[in-house]
Amino acid sequence: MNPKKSDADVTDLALAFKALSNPNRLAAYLELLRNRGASVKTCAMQDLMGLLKIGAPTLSHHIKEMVNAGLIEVERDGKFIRCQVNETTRQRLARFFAARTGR
Amino acid sequence: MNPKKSDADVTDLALAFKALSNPNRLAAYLELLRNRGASVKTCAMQDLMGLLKIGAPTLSHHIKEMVNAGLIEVERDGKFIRCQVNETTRQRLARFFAARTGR
DNA sequence: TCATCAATTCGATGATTGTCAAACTGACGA
DNA sequence: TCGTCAGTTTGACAATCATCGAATTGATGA
Repeated sequence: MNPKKSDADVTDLALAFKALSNPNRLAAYLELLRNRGASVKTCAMQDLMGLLKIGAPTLSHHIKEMVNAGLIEVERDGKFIRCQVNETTRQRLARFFAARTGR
Repeated sequence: MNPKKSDADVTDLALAFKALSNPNRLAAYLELLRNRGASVKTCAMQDLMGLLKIGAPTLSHHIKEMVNAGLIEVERDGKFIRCQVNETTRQRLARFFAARTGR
């Protein structure tokens, strides 16, 4: 009955790292990182399926997990989906590994 | 038979993230991050066992996995071990999440 | 309306993981 | 030398995971 306030943070971070621990998910996330800021940030499932030699059901599952971990955001566009990196989480992760000078 | 040069990187990163995906390992790593640069960077297994409600065999296993993932380094000191963050990997992970401005 | 296409859901399966208790190793101090 | 203490190894087991094929949903265009 005594969850320190940092426990939630650790749990969240662990979830994000778990999502990145699978090579296929990591490759997908990396692709989205690369597309970040590009004008054409279209990443439908099919784009990612080109990279990863896995079936659609599996990729769909992976995407859901990355959304759930707060790593990416998904937008519907008719038949398609559009994925992009969640900037808030990205920055949080960057801060986690940053040198703790001062703080 | 065509592993692109970036494949090894992705595999390595995935290994590091997998190591951080377990809440207990993540908490241990976080503790080592905090101790980074402190003059007394002593982190023996017992120090970590105070934080994590797990047994010695489990922690030993986790430490081995973090070493294997390149996240930390372990030094022997008689009966004790001394753990610390692997700076090279830490920086690599920081760069991974850094905004890709220019590069 | 109907066939097609992108994506999702479901159910199953083999593989990996986290944890423990018990036994072991090696260093230390009495 | 012997008991103790820090950490490791081993073997086991339940839980979680990655992936697949099959069936489903919902949008699109003919």
